[in-house]
Amino acid sequence: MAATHPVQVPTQVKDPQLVQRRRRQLVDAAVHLFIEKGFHKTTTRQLAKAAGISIGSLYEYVSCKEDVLYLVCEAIHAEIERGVAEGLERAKGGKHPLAEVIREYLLVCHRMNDHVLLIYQETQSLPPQWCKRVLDNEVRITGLFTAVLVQLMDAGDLPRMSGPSVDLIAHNIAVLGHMWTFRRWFLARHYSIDSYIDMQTRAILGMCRSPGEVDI
Amino acid sequence: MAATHPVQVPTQVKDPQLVQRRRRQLVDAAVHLFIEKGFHKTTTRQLAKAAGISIGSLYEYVSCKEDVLYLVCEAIHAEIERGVAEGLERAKGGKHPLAEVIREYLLVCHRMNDHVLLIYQETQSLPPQWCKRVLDNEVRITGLFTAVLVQLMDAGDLPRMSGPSVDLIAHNIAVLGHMWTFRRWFLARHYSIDSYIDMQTRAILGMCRSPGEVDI
DNA sequence: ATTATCTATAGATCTATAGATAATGC
DNA sequence: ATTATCTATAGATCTATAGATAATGC
Repeated sequence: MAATHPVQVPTQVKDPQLVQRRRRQLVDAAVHLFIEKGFHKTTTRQLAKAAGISIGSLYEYVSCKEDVLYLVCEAIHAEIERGVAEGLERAKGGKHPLAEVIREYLLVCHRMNDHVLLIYQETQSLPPQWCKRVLDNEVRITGLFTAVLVQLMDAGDLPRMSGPSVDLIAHNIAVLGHMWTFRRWFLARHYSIDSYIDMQTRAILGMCRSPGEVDI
Repeated sequence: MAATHPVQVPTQVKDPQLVQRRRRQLVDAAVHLFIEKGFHKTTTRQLAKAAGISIGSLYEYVSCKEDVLYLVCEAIHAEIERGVAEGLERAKGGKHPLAEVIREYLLVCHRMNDHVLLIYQETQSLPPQWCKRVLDNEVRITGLFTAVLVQLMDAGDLPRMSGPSVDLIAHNIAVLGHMWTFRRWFLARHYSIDSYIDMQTRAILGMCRSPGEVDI
């Protein structure tokens, strides 16, 4: 099989540090524009202007507008993952590690409200190979929850559940965090983030039961 | 306060039946185009052509491209709501009504996979007043679940829970249905719709517990 | 006369590049 | 000499409308 798709966003500029710096400028500007106007209604000129470079320069650092969106999505996922990983550290050794992790994660979603929403709305606008990578990020973050669940299960702090059950609960945790962002137009009017965390924590703990405990 | 925004999509055509017919043509064509290419990458000419009318006629039945998206979203929500309402009928008097409703709802989401996804991705592209109405639809559908939960609680078939708890569980049900569509790139590879329904039903039943039953 | 439909296009973008210019390092 | 940056614009769209034409009903 021949090398087909680039695995990195291509650039004409040789100096890697410069590339990194300019792309950070670009991403910082783009995040806000995309959140405010959406990807399609943001023009490349607006992107260049907000980043403080010319339209010509912009195309030295990315090959097309979609590349900018990809860089933005990567940056957002990196920050989310960092937030969750930090939360995980803090949760370890706590009294109720699962509740702690959920709390830290939901706080990350709360803090990155607009960013999470942006990923939901614009991932589809990415070219297939970038899209795949963004979804991989999503899977990797979900995997952090799986790991916690398995660890607690092995330690006897959670009932025994099948592999698929644990995986699905991990996805549920991930999505209930996102839900705070994509239903905030309703939820924020009826719940504070603290009460949301409280109630969703109970809900998730309720999901963790061995098959025998439930009768359908 | 003066009459501000139109509450109906405006049209130049007098015959209401004709309007309905042409708009149905338009919606049927648009759903597929929007799902395939997204709203922004679908042109008004493609819409007109797929609907079998001229671009000039199109603008007799809607005032702008966004109106078409709104009509599409309304049609999708109407079909989902009908599906859920039918499922609700069928569930009444069953052995485990909540599990039945969940099952019927998840099957609707499964059947309308692409449509649910479309709403998630493009609602943001609507003008504010249309956006609000689409979100209202979402709330109304969620309310169907609230009603079932309250009914079962009153009948003593579910533990007593606070109002906000019940509301949140209803939202969770709604979102876990959508999750099957917006995470299908992962879920469909690991779960059949039947096993998904099974496991999520257990998860949701697990959420329904009186405060005393859980310790955090 | 009124209503519905069509064709042709005005007018307004927007992306991406070509080619010129400035800055840097040997 | 090489690298980075800029300006100016080619080229390609795309939305929405004006104005002409056809169909309908009195």
